[in-house]
Amino acid sequence: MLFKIAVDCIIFTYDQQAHQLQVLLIRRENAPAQGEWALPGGFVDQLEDFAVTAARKLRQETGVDVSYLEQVQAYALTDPTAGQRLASVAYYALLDVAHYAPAADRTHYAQWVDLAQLPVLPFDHGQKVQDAWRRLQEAARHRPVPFHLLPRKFPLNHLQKFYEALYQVPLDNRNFRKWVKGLPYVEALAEVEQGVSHRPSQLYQFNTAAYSAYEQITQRTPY
Amino acid sequence: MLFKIAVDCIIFTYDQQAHQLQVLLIRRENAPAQGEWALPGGFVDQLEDFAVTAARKLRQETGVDVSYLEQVQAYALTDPTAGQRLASVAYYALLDVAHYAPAADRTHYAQWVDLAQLPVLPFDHGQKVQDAWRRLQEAARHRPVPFHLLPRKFPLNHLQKFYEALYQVPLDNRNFRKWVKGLPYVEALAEVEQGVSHRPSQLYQFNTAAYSAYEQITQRTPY
DNA sequence: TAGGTTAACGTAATATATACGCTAAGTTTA
DNA sequence: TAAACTTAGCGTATATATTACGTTAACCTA
Repeated sequence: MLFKIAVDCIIFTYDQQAHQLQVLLIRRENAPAQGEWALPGGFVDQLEDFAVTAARKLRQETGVDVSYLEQVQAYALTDPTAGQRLASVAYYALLDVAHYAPAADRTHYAQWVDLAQLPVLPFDHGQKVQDAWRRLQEAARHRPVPFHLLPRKFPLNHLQKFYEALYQVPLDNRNFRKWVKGLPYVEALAEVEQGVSHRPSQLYQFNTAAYSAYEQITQRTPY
Repeated sequence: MLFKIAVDCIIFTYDQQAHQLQVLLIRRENAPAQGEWALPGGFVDQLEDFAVTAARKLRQETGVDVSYLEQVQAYALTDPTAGQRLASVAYYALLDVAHYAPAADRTHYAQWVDLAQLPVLPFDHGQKVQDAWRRLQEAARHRPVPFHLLPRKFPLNHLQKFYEALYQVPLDNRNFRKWVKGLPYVEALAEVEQGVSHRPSQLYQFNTAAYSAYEQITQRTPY
C-alpha cells in the first residue's frame, strides 16, 4: 500500500505588541479546502529527510530560513476523501517576526494569526497546532526557545511576557527576575531600552557559549 | 512521489531478576537484513491510524495487547537500497514481561534483549531505540509508566530498581521511599512479600483513581 | 510638581531535594 | 541458639528552589 506524504508546518512567532504567540497560516490555493486558511506545507517530492523537506518548503514560503525546526509527529489521514492514501508529518518551527512578515499585498494569502484566536482549520490542522504548541511548551523547559523569537537584545520584561504567552499564565515579575538572574546564559548588557514611555529597562542577551556549558550540567534526577 | 510506510515497534519490558530494561527483538525472515536481529513491525497495509497498525502488528507478534503505546516519531529512510521510497513511523510500547515471553522453541526468532547490551541493529533501528528510550524517560516524569511494567503488587524496592534502570543512576533508598510516600497514587497494602531470603517488604499498588485526581492538579509553572 | 508606570531590590515562609545516621525484622550460617 | 548478614524502614539536618508579597527607584506624561 502506497502513500503520498505531506509535511505540515506550524511556524510560531511572537508578537511583541500583542504579547501573543502566533502561527503562520496560508490560504489554500488548491482543492481540497480551497480558499480556506490552513497550515503551510506540501507533499514530499524529494528523497530526503522530512526535516529537510520541511525546511525547504518553509524557505519557499517565507524566503527566509527558520531558526529552529523539530518534528511533532506523523499523522495518518484516516478519512481521505479521494481514493489517495495520505500521511503527513508535522514540523514546528520558530521564526522571529522581524525576519518575516507577509508582504502587505499578500495578507490575503499568508498571515500571522494569534494562537488564542485560531479559526477552525481544515483536516486535522487544528489538532496539529495544539500538539505543536504542547511540544513547544515542553521544549522551552529544556532549550533556549525564547531567544529564537525575541530580538537579540531584550528587556527582562519582554522575556517574561513571552513565557506568559507560551504557558498562558501570569508570572510574578519579581520572582521571574530572580529566576532569570540565576540562569548563567542570560547576560546583562550595559545598555538600556530606548523610546519607552516609562523607566527604561536594562537590556539582556542570550549567551550561546554559556548555554552550552550549562546544558551539560543539567542532568535531572528521576524525581 | 509515493512511499511505502512501515511501523517499527520498540517494546519495552522490565526484567525484575536482572534489574534491566529490555527490548523485544525478532530475527528478520526476509531481506533486507535477513536473519539479523531487528525491531518488530511491518508495512502499513490498512487505512487506519498508525497507532492502530502498530497495535495490530504487536498483537500478531506477541499474542497479547500492549498496555501503553505512543509514537516516537517518523523517519525517512534516506538511503533506500531498492528504488522503493520508504518511510517509517516508530512506536514504543510497554509490556509486562509476565504477560509475554517468547516460547522456548522460538527464542531464536524473538527475544528480550537488555537495553544496555543491544547488538548493532540494521537500518536506523539503533537510533530508534535510543529515541524511544529517551521518550520513555520523559514520559515517566509525567505518567505512571512503571506500573505498566511491574506486577500489580510490588515492594518499594522493586519500584526503585526500575527507576534506576530507566535513568541509569543509583538512587538513595531512604530518599526514594520518602518521595514515593508523597505520591497519593501509590498505596500501601496490608500484605508483605513472600519467599524472599531477607526481611519481607510491605507491598504497594498503583491506584488509578487517585492518579487521575492527582494528574489534574499537577500543573507545572514555566520555570 | 503630582500621578502613573514599570524597573529593580529585598525578606520571609514554604516546599522540595539531598546527604547520611540509625534501628528493626527477617534469613542464613556456624 | 547466637552471630553475621541483608534489606526494610524511620528519622534528622542541610541545602536549594519555589512562592508570596512589601518597598523604593527611575523615568514618563500631564
